[in-house]
Amino acid sequence: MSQDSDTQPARSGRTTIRTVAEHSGVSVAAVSKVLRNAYGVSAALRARVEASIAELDYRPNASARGLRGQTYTIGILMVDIGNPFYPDILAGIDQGLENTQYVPLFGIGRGRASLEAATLHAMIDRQMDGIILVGQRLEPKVLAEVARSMPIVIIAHHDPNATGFDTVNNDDLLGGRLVVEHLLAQGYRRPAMITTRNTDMDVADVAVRREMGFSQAMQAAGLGEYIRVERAEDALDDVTATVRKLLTGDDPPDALFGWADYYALEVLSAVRALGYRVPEDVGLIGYDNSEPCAFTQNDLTSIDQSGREIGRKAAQLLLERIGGRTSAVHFLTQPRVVARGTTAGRSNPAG
Amino acid sequence: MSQDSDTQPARSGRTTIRTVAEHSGVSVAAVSKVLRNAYGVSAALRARVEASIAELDYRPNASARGLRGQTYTIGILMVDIGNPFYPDILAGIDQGLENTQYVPLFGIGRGRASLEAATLHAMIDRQMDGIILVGQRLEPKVLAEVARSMPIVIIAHHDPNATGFDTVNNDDLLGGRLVVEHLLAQGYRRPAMITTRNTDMDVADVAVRREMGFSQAMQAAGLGEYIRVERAEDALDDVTATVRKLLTGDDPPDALFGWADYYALEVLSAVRALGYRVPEDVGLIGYDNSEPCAFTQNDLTSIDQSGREIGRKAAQLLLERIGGRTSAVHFLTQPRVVARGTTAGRSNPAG
DNA sequence: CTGAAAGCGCTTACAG
DNA sequence: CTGAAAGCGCTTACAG
Repeated sequence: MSQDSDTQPARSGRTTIRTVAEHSGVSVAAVSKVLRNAYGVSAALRARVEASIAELDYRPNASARGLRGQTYTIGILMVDIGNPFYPDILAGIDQGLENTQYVPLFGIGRGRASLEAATLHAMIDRQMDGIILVGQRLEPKVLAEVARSMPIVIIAHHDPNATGFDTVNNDDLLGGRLVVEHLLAQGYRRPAMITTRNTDMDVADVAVRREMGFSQAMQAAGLGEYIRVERAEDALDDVTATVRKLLTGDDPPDALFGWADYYALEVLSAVRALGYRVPEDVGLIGYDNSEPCAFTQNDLTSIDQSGREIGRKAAQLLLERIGGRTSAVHFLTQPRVVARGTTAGRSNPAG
Repeated sequence: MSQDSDTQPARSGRTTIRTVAEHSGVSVAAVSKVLRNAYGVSAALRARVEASIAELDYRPNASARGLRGQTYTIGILMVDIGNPFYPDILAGIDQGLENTQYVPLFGIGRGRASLEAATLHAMIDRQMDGIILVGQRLEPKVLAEVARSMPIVIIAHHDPNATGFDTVNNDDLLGGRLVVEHLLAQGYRRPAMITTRNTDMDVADVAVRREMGFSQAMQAAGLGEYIRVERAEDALDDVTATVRKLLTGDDPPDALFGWADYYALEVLSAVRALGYRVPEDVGLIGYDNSEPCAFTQNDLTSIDQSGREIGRKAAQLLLERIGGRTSAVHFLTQPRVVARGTTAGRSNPAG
């Protein structure tokens, strides 16, 4: 409100670091230090500059900052959108970035690997300070190369020996085992898994790890001969065809494990469309414990993998890498069963 | 693969516009023109430069470009994530940006207005070339100010008289009317609407428009005295409490309109949790015709609003604004009913 | 059509 | 602790 500024306004109409320097009567370099919270500025100078920044409503140009220093931008590259599990992860990432200058901006691969790679490169071109990949499907070579040049943390990709980047995951192997143990405890005797085709069939893949855990537990329970894992595209029609094949075949399963919630909800749709009752004819369990599981029409048992903690940890690790850490960290959260109606048991357990 | 480059590599290890200029034996300015598809370069020069770019695998630094020209970045600011309607819109935006240099990067407000405003400013600080707002909840003053300084297109916000930005919407007023007409045609006699509290109660709001259409059609059908619109937070527990209040009150509704699919699915959960059958005891209709509507356990009737077309149009309009258009365009898509099981009719229509 | 020079708004050494 | 100068990698006028 005060009118007592007799310094000249900067020539252009825009408020730049120079406007602030002139307004507060210090050098441009001094203002820069205040912006970056760099040491070597007196409290008095800092106070003066901060007052000018507030009065002028100055905001630094991120492009200019990025040309020499950082952009204070974190890229979050998600393979797709619409997976009900993502909101938890994002909430965690936001929490991990709280009280920092870093802003998360998102890229969405929409299920296409080429789009995902293009978006990753766009993030690099934009000088982002670090990138969190959520469920990536990049070529290992591309990934390794990118990780060499910038801080990378990967969620939902197991690579415990990787040295160039950090990973944050749920213990999917254990989660897969918990699925079988829960189903057997509920009286089911013939569990089968139905999983996405959308994987590179590598042990790094979370779906593959869950499958391994599933198979291990089946073996351990003496059901090694019954292990059935069917694959279907993510689309409802293919899931339905695959469920039909399973349930109308010889010695059909009495319980199904959908590899993730979004997928298990399609399985639920398919099972009911085919005229089977859940859980009386067929039990069903998902993975993620995302919000729709709790809806009455779904009432879906699922494995909780602490998405919020995963997101928070990933942000924390990325900030550490940006801060200079070069050794790799690989973090796992513990899965746990959240039992609901879809695994309440068969009508005739002896069947 | 050729080893015949006798030009000096640029001093630093990085490939810059200068490296390309030296490699192809032209000026830096000439390379810049090729990058921007600017006119005034011969085909021969262009070919030479493009060959160098390919050979060197050069990618321009977007921060540096942004300092003088454009960043070729489009910001997409979404109020939240997890709304099943968004994938359609994003697919449309991607389609609209195809074959351009523009890359969409997303900001997510996660339902908090302060986070939304902060992310918007972060996009401006990063010199984005234009911004598409999806379901914004900003203060009109902030919005007008931002629109003055950069190209803005808004999805899901009606402001047909706005001159500073474009809008792309479904005709929500008509959609609200279609809801009532469909319910009455299916034999329901007491429709009520249940809608979010998460609105500023302005006619610009899509939920408010749908409500207006709903009320208008009720009036037109001679049901003006029965118009009931209940409000509940987006959370399942509040929706459930509100549904209970509606269905256990005097002269309870025999059909419910949930303002959007994500919300109608919560209503479905609530209705069934309270022991009512859908559609026999209560009919239910949503809005968006998003993917989960087709799931058997939901089988939710909904209003399709052509999300893909909305996204495509928004991208097209934004590119036009970036290209220089200053007049405002306000585009509407036509809603249509997609009938499913949740409005199949009452068991006792005379009731 | 082509290029040399200035400049965008910051940060980074380097002096003082 | 503070500041003057160089420079990041582009684009933009402006000459030729």
